[in-house]
Amino acid sequence: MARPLSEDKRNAILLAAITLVARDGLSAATSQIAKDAGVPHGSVFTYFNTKAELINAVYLELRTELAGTVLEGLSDVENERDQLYQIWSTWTRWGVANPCKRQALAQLGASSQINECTRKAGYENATPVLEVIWRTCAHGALADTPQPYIGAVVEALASTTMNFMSTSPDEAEKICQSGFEALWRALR
Amino acid sequence: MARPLSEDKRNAILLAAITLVARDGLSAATSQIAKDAGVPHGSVFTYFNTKAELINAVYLELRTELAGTVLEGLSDVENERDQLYQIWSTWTRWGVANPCKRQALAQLGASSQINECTRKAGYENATPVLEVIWRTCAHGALADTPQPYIGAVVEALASTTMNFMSTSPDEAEKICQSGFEALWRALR
Amino acid sequence: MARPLSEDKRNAILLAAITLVARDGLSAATSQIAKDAGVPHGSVFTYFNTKAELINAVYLELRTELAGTVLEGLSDVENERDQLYQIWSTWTRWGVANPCKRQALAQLGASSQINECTRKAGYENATPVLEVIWRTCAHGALADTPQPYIGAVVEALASTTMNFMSTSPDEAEKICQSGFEALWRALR
Amino acid sequence: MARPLSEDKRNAILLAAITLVARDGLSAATSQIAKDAGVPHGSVFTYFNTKAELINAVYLELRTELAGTVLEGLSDVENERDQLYQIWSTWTRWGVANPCKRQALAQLGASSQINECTRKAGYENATPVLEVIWRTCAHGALADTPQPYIGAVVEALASTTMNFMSTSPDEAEKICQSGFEALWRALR
DNA sequence: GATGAATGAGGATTCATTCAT
DNA sequence: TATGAATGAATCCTCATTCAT
Repeated sequence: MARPLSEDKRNAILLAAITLVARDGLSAATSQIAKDAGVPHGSVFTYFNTKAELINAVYLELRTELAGTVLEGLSDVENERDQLYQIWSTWTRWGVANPCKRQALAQLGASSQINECTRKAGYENATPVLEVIWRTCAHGALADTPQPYIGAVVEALASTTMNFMSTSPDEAEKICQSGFEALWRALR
Repeated sequence: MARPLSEDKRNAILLAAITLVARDGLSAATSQIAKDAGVPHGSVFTYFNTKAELINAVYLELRTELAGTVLEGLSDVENERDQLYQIWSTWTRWGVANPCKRQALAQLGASSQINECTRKAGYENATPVLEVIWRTCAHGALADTPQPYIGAVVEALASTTMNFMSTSPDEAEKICQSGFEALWRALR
Repeated sequence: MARPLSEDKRNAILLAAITLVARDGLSAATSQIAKDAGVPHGSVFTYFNTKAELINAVYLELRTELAGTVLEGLSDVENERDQLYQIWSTWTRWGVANPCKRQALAQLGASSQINECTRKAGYENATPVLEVIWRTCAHGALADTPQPYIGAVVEALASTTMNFMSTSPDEAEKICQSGFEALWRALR
Repeated sequence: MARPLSEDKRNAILLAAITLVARDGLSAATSQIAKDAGVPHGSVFTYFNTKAELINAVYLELRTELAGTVLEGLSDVENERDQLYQIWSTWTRWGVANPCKRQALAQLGASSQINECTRKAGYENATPVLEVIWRTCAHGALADTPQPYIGAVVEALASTTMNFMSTSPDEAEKICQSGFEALWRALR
């Protein structure tokens, strides 16, 4: 039968995993995750068959949340630059507001534990965002490069920008603006 | 003065560590590193007090090698754009030619095991390169942002570019060129 | 509630630890303890978080057993000297009958691994015994000294006496008697 | 040829070993001892063939120093009680003044690493002291017990007393006096 | 399904002793 | 003889996963 499993428990595990992965990377222990989540250790493996599966789920969860957040603020703007700016702004503000999630995502993004399938699913969540980006650079310097490369460039820029915004809260706004300006010029 | 520490052994350990960190990240086992280096496990700790120290040494070694490589090709160009291009070109070619080193550097750069001191030492190796970069963007979009942020942006862009160049050897040259164009526009 | 911790396993570990600590002191290896106890190495750490915790448990276990043994034979005597003698006699006979336990206790008593909390708990087990002792010396040479000092003196004397009783079984009874006589005079 | 070895180095090693054994017991590392002594690690094994030999030497050194100290203050008293008191007083004051040495001696005394031969040599150093003790109890409660037992009893009492004197400096003098009174009564 | 004990391979690190220099 | 690097067995402890309850 489908799922008598508790969505709450699953979420608690994911949440605890995010925090611990942010701090400890992949070496975060499943037993610690369970403890922080307030569930028995065994339950981690009831909800996720293996640690790798949990890790992948964390990654996907974070990308989905990020994509959702960015998409939410997306719709009602016409102008292309404004559209991209809105994405950028929502994205980086999310990163500053959710340091654990941002860090966990950074750790996992670099890890070879995340399989291609998960990565792909993660990107697909953000399709509308990517389309804005691709449209933006349709005639720019990166016009003829593979779209995944462009996506990765934007992500790298966003990631770097969020880190520095977090590190220097006083200059966060300025960094965010400059970062966007650089992005715009790079793509356009 | 008894037997002096063997530079060869130290290098063998570093080299093995680079390869394994590229594959396994921080979870690379010291015993495996020792085995691959052809030295007894205990010797790893003769040359590096702790695994963290080894990891930091690997990071510094890689940054030093990269900086050295890039600096070597630097001197004889006048034009600012050409100068930056030379950096970019040498850098990304090094990354493609040394996939393990590039991957290890990427893994370690994201890790909290690398302490501030090591990072600083790593950056200082590349001072002349950074100066070219800063000069380039002195009047650009990033003019008023902290220099470390600019450095990180360039690095993120280079890192992403190298990865895709490696993944798609056929398009490597094109990706390299486009990446540079994006960089130039972003900074300028 | 899953499988409960097995009292049997815990005891097997404690027992093996006692024997090995008697022989090797604190350098008794947890892996050897596990082997002698017939449990996997990892289980030692299921029952005791750290070696130090195991060691403290061993100490407390031994003090508790000793106190229990001595207390058992305590109640029904009136005369103060007889009461003390009964304590002394039971105590030293226990020590001779349980050489490993006696030796383990001696090793651990001298060790700085046993924390104050454990020591205190150990003493509290023996409160009724200590009260007999303190009553005995209420007007003697040690009347005005701290009670813990008096307790330690009696213990030192008992410990020394047990050792020699074990070493010279033929003279054990004589040593026991003389030791008691010395104790009585010292306290009274 | 006898000893081109440096007496200074040997002493430095012994001294460092005393301090470390006081703190860490038998698990004091030879390399740390060497470091604290300011000599190369290898030299430890030039002066002492094995760690066990060093440990035994430390034990003997301490017993010799203690015996020497006590013997020094011994000669010129007539009265038996005064003689014993002088021993007691010098002994316990030495213990309070030299906490490391006292603790090291206590750790080593309980250890099975100290061989019978060393122990015997240690006792022989103190022969005149022991004779005073034996004379004292020639007609007392312990008259018919083995002399080594008597020696051990006195040592146990002294050891306990020193510990408490150190722990409670304010009451040290009182504890010392009471301890002596107890000793005198026990033996006499 | 829920729980948490059981497991044993594998982790980093230490150490006494040896031996090349 | 003096030095300190070399060695690898041994140490404590962790951990993902399984499975009895």
